Amino acid sequence: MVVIFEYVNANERGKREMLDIRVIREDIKKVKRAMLNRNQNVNLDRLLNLDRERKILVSEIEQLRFKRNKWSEEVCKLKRENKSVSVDFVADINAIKDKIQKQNKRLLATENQIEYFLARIPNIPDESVPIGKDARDNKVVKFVGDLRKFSFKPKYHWEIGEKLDILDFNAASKISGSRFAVLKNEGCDLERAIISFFLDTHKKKGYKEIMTPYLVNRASMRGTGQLPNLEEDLFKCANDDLFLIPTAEVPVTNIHRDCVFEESFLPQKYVSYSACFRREAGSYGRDTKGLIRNHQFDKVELVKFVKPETSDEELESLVFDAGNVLELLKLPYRLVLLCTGDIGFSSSKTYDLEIWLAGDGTYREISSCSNFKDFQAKRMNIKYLKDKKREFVYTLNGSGVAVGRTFAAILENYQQEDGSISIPEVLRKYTEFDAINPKK
RNA sequence: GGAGAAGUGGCCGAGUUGGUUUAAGGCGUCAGUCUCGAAAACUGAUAUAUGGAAACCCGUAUCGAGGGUUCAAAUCCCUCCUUCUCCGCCA
Repeated sequence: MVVIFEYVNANERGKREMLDIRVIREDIKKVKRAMLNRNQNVNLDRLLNLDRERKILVSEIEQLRFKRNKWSEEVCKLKRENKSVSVDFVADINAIKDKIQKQNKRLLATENQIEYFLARIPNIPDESVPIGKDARDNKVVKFVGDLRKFSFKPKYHWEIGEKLDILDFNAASKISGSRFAVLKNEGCDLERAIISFFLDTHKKKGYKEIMTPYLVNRASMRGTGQLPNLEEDLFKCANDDLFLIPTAEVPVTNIHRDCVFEESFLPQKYVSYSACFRREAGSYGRDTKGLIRNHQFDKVELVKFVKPETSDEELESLVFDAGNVLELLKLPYRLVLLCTGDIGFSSSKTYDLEIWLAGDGTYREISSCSNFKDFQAKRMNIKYLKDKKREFVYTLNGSGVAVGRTFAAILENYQQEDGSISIPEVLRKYTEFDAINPKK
């Protein structure tokens, strides 16, 4: 690894700024427009006032400290020359000390408020992102693959899975609750086959496989932008201030938190399989059946660290790599460019890949590929050396792709009239069977 | 879980009776001299962030993190984090 060193600078760590406040200072109109397009209500004028207040306080405190340091040197000299220090002199220094302390308290309060604001300001959408209110304003870019014509009425994947005895939702709800799945028999083989197929395919394209913990600390969640806004959607450990990861994006991207790379290290591409955990708060009653919106699901994630000037192409190739596995599986999908009102908090531009579910008759998100630009890098303090200067890297990630939903799509798109499932060609070397047949 | 040790610049490593240390020294890196070129040798430079300044430069902060004591903290006190060693438990 060409990481040249890790930061140990307390100052930077403490004053890490989210969306760089300079952007807001210098181009307030742009930021205001961006927030409007995102339907976000942030009081940016208040933030700017706080920023001005902070600047004044800092310079005041620095001047006071300068004075104190000088006087302190005086004391040192006098002592060395064995001269006594006058009581008045000490009193004067103490007065300065009090002043510093007082202003410091004000500064701390101001900085806390600024940090509170900044941590909650989402990324600025890219120019190419369509302006829109919600998912209905997303743009379908293209359809890939042909929808199969059925000679019978296709079933839902949970019906097929339970009948084949490869899915068991009753067992899952008994041991854990709703929104969980138990895989059985060939279902387990299929799940592992999908995972292996995804990993192998992406590794051939230069992604490095990495396996990371499923529990991460608060700093990691802040780094990729899950915190502070999305805490409600995370599973949290009661005694340890640790969170279950909602995606491998979190641990994988945070691997390089507080790092500076040589330029030659970029682009750096990772592929990681992990289980993912989401509370799905606020989605009660939606997609309660099957594998679509579970609290725990498997996913293969792609993460990239790149130079800023290449990030547009890197997003396109990320989308291509994600779509590629679906095409190899011969699963039809459509590519959607999310509008300003629908992109995630940290993202600047996002494409969703939506898989066709024949039984359900709908397209469902199976991958979300985003360019975060320097938004996450600023939160995580990830830089690279460009002409000996430190610049923030750009980060991107996307599912490559969600395993559970792929499982569901295979069941619904590859189902046969007799209730069996034919296994997609590319998976057969992993499953070592061609079909899953009903038990007798 | 119990007991102990440690955390200093890109790396190694001094400094812990508080104040000429603006963090010694070495390695590495960069530039120069030398050379056809390189190595070696020699000379010099070499942390980060931030504020002011066109620039020279000046200020502030940072020795794992956060507090405290003091005129003054790498150094003393408290809390936390991480790593290592031993014991216990455990797949």
